[in-house]
Amino acid sequence: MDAMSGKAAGKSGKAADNGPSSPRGNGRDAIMDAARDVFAERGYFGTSIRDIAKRADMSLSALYYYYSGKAELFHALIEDSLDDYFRHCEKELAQAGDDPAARLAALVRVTVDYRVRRRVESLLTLQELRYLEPEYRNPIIERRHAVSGLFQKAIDDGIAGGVFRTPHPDDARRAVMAMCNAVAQWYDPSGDLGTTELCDRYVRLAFAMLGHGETPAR
Amino acid sequence: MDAMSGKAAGKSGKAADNGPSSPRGNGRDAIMDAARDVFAERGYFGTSIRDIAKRADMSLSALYYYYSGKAELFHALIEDSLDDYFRHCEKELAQAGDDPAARLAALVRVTVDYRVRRRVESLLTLQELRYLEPEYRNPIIERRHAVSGLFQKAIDDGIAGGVFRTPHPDDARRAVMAMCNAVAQWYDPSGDLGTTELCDRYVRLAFAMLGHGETPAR
DNA sequence: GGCTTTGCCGATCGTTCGTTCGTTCTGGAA
DNA sequence: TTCCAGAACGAACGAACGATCGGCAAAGCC
Repeated sequence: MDAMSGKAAGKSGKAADNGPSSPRGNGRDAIMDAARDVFAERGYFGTSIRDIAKRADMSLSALYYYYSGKAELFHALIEDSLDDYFRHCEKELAQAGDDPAARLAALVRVTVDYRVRRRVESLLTLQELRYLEPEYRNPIIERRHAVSGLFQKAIDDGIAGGVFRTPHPDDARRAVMAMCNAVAQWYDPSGDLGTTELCDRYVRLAFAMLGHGETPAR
Repeated sequence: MDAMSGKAAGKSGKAADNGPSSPRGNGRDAIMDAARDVFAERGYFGTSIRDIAKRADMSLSALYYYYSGKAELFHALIEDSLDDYFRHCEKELAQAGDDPAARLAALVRVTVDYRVRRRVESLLTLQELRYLEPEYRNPIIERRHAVSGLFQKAIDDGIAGGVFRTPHPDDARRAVMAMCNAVAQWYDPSGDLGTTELCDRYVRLAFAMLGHGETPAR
């Protein structure tokens, strides 16, 4: 629960007064949306804050009014999305109860669903986070490490309880997480494959790797 | 031949005291080695060719003597490594013969082994290739696509032959490849886990996902 | 000894980068 | 009406960027 805690704040302060589609007042969101697109296209170093400002139809200085710089803007983007992930994790894990298999299934489902719902931020976190300045990066890495711990515990508990059967729980965990994370790289939102079906398939693949339901005989 | 080649002995600072023997002639390799390191650390856009030249103990212009620019240098780096991968693929597939399971196992083994042997270039190809200019990038993407085809064919043939048993061969292929590729992200060359053992484990995981050896009964 | 090629250097070009600064506009509060 | 904080602007900063150029010492060939 340590690194799991985020800043569930969301929209803070700044009253909800905004008039009808006024050019003023929605600057923060406009910048964030533009940043998401441009960072996703060109990566952290490949993106100039001028590109972001241009995409948001604002001046370069407006960006500095809301964010202290490029790094903080990028950090805010992925932290927002990570908060979302952890919220869903906690909710689904609570519903799953104590059964290790149910918990592992919930983790797979939440992760795959998140990689689809927040595809762009997922790719940024998975591929560009390492270029962020350490003071921004390290706390995020810690939070991600907590997720590994959740997967690992579900697997280890499942093995202890006899419901999973694999000689190398660490490798299994890495394989399961890798396959879930990779969804962000190929999933096509305009395709036929729905999220629910996709999650079902990945739970089945994960269970297969973990030897779930195998006969203990040998 | 491989990563052993490098910046030899010449620790000479500036051009003045150049010893008679070594510093000449190994420029190309020195630049390539430096490029590998710096690109791996900072990514494509995050790396300046000045950094590379500095790391190689050469001038900026020397880099342009051997390569036409940043893009070509990066391209040469990953194409070199990709050639290596394909060579190993062809060799092991030839040894595997026609059996789909043997072919799939060979592909998993070759891929995992490659991700370990050429860890740095693997990460560059997997994460930074997309930032390379299209005229350099597209041919490489095509070659990588061919690998997907090899995995897919082995899986499909295995299903047709009754040796594999999965309702979603595409998802299985993506999962298998994702888990193999991810090895480059966590493998620690200084750790205890040897490559052979690692490959064995991943073949077993892949077979588990593909339902290899399951009883058809239900 | 002359001539050409190879391997590399320092200086510099024009551009773009992240960031800062001073200024202006607007909508309410006093 | 005055005042002010919030929101946004254009111009400019020094540094770093990728790329180009002319030059030059050593080595190889005749």
